[in-house]
Amino acid sequence: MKSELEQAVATAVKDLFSVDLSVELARPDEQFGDFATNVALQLAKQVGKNPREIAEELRQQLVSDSRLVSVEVAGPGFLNLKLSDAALVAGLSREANKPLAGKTVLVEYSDPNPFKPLHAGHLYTTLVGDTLARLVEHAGAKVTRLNYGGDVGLHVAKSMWAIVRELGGELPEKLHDIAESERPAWLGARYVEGNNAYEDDETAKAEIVENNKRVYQLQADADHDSAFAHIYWMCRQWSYDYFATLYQQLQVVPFDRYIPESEVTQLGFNTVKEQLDKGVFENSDGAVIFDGEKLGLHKRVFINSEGLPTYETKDVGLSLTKWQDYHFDESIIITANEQAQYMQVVIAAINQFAPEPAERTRHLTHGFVKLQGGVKMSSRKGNVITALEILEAAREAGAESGTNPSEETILAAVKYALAKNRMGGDIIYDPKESIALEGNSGPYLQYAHARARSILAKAGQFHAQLEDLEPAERSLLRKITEYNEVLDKAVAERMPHMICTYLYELAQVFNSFYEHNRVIDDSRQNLRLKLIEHYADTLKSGLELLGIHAPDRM
RNA sequence: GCACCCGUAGCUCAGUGGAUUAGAGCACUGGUCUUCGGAACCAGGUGUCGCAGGUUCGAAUCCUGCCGGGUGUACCA
Repeated sequence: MKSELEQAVATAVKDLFSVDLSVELARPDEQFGDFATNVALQLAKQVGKNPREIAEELRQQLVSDSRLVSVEVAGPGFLNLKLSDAALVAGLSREANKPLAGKTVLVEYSDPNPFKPLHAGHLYTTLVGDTLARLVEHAGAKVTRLNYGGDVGLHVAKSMWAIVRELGGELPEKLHDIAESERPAWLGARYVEGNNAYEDDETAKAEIVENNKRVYQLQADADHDSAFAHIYWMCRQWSYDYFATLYQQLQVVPFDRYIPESEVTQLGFNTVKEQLDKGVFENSDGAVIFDGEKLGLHKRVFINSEGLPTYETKDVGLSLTKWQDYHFDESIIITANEQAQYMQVVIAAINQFAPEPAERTRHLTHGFVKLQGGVKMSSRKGNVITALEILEAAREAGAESGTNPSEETILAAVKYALAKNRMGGDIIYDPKESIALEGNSGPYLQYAHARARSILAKAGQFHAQLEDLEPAERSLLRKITEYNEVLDKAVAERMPHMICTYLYELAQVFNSFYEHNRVIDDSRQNLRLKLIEHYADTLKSGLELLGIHAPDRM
């Protein structure tokens, strides 16, 4: 309905003033109407008339539109449009818009590294990525969910160093002594040790640098026989198992593909070598670099002076692999914002020799996830908050609240609390608030949905036409019809949090309606039940985009 | 130093060119109804929209400078 009306206003502008204008209707406060436009103000200078006069001319033309019951000029020259009930109802029955129909979109998120714990930031990208992928899919795109992680590189070398030390030598059989449930924590502790040793101990540092080469070598040789390789592959598998368990627990849509760094390293390495000859990269102090400073960015090392590829080069390989395998229209990558400027350099470098994938790549970043009242995270000290600790905090808050929330409600609490923030800044996660049954929380919305379903179940079968609406009924319907507009905007801006803001407002409008209007055993029962059904369906649809189950009973 | 992100109510956040009162939640105060699931509803805000300029008919929103916080700034990811 919105786009049709925008078209109608644009046509009126064209007819009256011979100006082509792309009209954007806004949602004003309900008392002013259903839609509003400021075109008269925009046109004033160009047309050379007072904006109120322009608005008045437009009003006279638009008022004959059968979809509108009133058109008013307000303030300095705004036009407020009010829809007829029939037009409002028509907006309801429409299919979801498919702005991305026919597009192939890759979404890369989560990106945990084997040998390291999955921390709160990974939890956030995992969940927000899951939501974004669902949203883009809902908008009609063919979506491929990708997960990428560093199974080679210095961090692995650090872990391997500490693992071997802990085992008392390259003794893979000793790994069997570690209970399955303890493996993630055990590996996490080794990473911290390796990292500290690298910073504090010169001998250890030299050994770690050597380990780094050995890990690349065992990948290149497909070595599955040496003791060192046995340890490597087994611990890598432990990490993968642990990630898989966690994803299952989070009930996210399974990834279509997991790409280990080792899989794209060679392509990246060869490409950088090739482009070095063509002058895209240059030699500097024994390393191969891209001089981003010429573009106002940073210089970054792609192949280090040991002759090993860095993360940059692997990202080149990843980008080209994605392009070769999917020929995407858009490739979305979600990472922490500490990688924002890094990624600009990598994309700028790729743009020199493969402009298509570079231009179609969109990097979205997010801040840290912190616990309310918690200490600042530091990976060096090993006191990062892990994904499991966030879930555990929610569980504890649930237990303390005395409401005995189900595992599904705990998930809803965490997912909603993270999703409701605009992506970009740091997030303060408050477990108590997230699990609370009142306020802007996941459990509140789950309850709102269950309550509506319960009313419908109690009423049984009914048939109704939505017509001759009372003001309160109309307000609820108006809010429900905003849903598709919200989704369009959330997709266009790749901002899933808009769904949360809307769903909460929707629930508030409903609760207010329900408080003041009898439904069952009222003369308007069936019509109101119909509205409630639309409301519940909308709520459920929105929650599902957020990966939150909307049970009929709680 | 330079670059990027952020700064909105006591706290956590929406709002990122529009208007008649800058909005929610939490917390706090009072009230409603002999509950259609009260996990509700209604009422209660003197907020320097970090500060100062500028652009605009119109700025929390855009531009410039400054202040404060975070992140990055060549061989980590």
